[in-house]
Amino acid sequence: MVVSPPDPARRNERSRQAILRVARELCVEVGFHKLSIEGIAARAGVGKQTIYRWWPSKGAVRLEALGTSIQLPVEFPDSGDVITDLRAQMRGLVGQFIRPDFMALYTGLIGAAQSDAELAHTLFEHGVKMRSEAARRRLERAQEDHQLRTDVSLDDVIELLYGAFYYRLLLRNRPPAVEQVDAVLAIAFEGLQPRPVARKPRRRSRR
Amino acid sequence: MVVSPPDPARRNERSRQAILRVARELCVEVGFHKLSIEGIAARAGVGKQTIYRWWPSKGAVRLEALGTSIQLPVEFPDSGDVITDLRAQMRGLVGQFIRPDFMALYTGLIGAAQSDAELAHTLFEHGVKMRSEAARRRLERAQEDHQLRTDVSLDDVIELLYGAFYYRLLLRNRPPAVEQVDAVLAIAFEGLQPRPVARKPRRRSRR
Amino acid sequence: MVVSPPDPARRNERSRQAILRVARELCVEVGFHKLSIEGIAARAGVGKQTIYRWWPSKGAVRLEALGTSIQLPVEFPDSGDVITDLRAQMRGLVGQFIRPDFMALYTGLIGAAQSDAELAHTLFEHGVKMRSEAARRRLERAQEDHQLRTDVSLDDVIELLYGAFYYRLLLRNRPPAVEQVDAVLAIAFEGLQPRPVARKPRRRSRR
Amino acid sequence: MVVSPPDPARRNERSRQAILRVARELCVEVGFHKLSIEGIAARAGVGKQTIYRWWPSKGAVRLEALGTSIQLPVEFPDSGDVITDLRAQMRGLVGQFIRPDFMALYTGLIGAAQSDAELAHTLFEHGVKMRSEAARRRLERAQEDHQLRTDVSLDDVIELLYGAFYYRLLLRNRPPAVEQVDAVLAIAFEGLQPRPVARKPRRRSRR
DNA sequence: GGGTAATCGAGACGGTACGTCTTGTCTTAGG
DNA sequence: CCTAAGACAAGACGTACCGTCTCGATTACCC
Repeated sequence: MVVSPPDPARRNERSRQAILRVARELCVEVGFHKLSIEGIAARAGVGKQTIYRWWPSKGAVRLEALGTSIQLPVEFPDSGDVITDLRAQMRGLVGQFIRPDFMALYTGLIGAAQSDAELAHTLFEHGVKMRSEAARRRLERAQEDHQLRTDVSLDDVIELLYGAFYYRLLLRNRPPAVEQVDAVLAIAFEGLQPRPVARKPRRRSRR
Repeated sequence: MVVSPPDPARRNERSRQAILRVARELCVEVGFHKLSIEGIAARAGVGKQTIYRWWPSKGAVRLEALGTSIQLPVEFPDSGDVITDLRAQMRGLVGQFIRPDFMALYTGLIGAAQSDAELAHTLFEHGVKMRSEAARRRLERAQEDHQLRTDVSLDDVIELLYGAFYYRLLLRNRPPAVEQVDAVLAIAFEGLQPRPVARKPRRRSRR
Repeated sequence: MVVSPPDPARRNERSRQAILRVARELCVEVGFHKLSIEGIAARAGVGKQTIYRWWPSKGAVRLEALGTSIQLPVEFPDSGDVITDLRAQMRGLVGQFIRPDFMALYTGLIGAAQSDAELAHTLFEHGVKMRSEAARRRLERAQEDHQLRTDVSLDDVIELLYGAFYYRLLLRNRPPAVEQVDAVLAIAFEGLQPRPVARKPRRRSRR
Repeated sequence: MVVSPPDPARRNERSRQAILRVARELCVEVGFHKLSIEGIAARAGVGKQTIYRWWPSKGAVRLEALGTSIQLPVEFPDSGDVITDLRAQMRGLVGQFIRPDFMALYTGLIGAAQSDAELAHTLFEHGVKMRSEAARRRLERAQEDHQLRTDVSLDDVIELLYGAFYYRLLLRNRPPAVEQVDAVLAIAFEGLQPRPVARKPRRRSRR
């Protein structure tokens, strides 16, 4: 028994748009984790089967629905100074993070992705990868320009730079803030070691 | 009408232990998001009411259940060298992160916390705060010992250092790895700026 | 292992009274079939065990509770005329039957007895038997007085006379009514055969 | 907000049959009062919602389930002699009453009806009314044929004639028996007054 | 009158069933 | 053949009671 996949050409665009629109609306109204296929179908005037036919999982609907409203900055400016450019891009990113509606939706998605491998994959592919690749390209140019050490893995660098924002966003110790951008860049570029003076390790006499 | 809370003195410790143990087992067997009160009660030989009596929500059961199995390193060694100590502690942390069972449970909890404010709060208070405060204390000593810049916010430092691991853990681009510890420390302490040579900014003509 | 039965001498009369009183109250307030041991104990300020200690089943509590409020006429008048006496007694009985509270309680009890053999037995022994034996005694005297055929089983007679009221009470085609008493007695004593005229059976051709 | 009732045309007949069949089976196996929606759904391989969708209450399921197995005689023979016909019909009825399985189900239903007004109504409409109307028609013909007094209410007669069987059935003093039919008819048609001899009321001095 | 044993109120316990909700599949009509 | 509609099997939800059990705290009897 072969199950033929649905033919995309026959897809009803009206239904598709209605589904995505309603998903976004309900996400705001009832909260991300209470979003149900049932509710979307009912409000959108669409059969549940129509949703199941075109999206592989609930997470996928939500991802696409919200993907259409998530517009994170992707491209980097290139002023010639990598720190300036990173600062600009990160401020844009954090500026999104701190919008309450965005924060709710984005953390909800990442949360759901923790128990939905496919959603996690799609979320990363469509929501994070582009930005991290853009960052990578910018950092490579910075290395060429001798604005960045060449003995570090750029992936490690990206994770370090952006991890701090996700830490706050997801662990909720305190919300991300635009000022964090400067702190992160200051630490990451200048390093944590005491700057000017010679450092004399203290004598420890423990215990 | 006042509803009196149950009297903890009358609590059946056998049941409590069984519930937490079974919750941990099922979390590994069927996955975090499929954990059900029903399933726990059945396997633990316990009435559902006994669970509802002592825990306010499903998240709370899961949190406590898993809290008992999450044994992340808290205290820092203090060898006199802050980098050495951070490396040791972080390796312990990442060593836990990469255990498949731990990863499943921990990411599941953090995921659930994204749509459960109380769970998020408890999770942070009991699961993250102690470690970040221990880190803070170690970093303060490092500042006293002139091993660390004093012009940075230690909270920012902690978020930067640990954020990288959470980034990988939760965004799932690639799993955390022990080697990441050295990379993070190398970047964070030495800084990203090119080390020895003079840097001559390139002339950009683009755009 | 011998389980000694509870010692009635030590029974707390206050509790007993409270239980029965509350059972009666709740029966009126929430209805017979929603009466719960839990509810009685709570309202009466009594431990559930105290109820279970002294009554073998839920039906038994209800029976005793309601037995205290069911006061059907037992003894027969004896005016010398059996029909007069039956009429008086039956009117008293039906007068109870049509009281809404009594009807609710009594039909509830009989209903519950249909799936509780012990309750059925106790209900009959305490609630019906006395009256049917009193009726039997009156009917025996009527036979001695030549007011009643002697070639009939008095048990059959009693069932016939009272069955009509229970029919209405339990099948609920229409509620029992005092006028029914006269109709029943008229039919039962005079018989259904046409009275004065000779009867000539019709010639049937049907079927 | 209008809740549209389910559309009977879409009903799954397989499920309906399975539910009714299993209800009948379980009623015999575990007893009427232990019949549970949960148990029926499980054994019938049916979702509980499917039961709740089509039947308004537990009593309704039981009623329909058992209605399919209750086949009491309805139509009366008409031999020309009303007593003969009543005897035949009543013997058929009592013959059912004394079947243990029927007795269990029927008394269970009537018992449940005592605390479920709707069930009581349906039970009477579907289970009793037809027979009493058939009886009424036969009795009307008997009046036309001068085999029955015309100065009595036929409803009263029916209640009297059948009440005796329900009395035994529900009050459980003793089970109904076929011999009861003859006794009832003898009493009801011939009357309770002493037959041949003149009756001389005794002189009572009491009161 | 003091000791002791049973009863008391309270309520936690393991369970069963309730009636509701949601999930993902299946079925039916209509276009 | 896709669509809207919605019935279906499955099963978790949180609640209500069941009847048993364990607590201290009276309470009533016996010494």
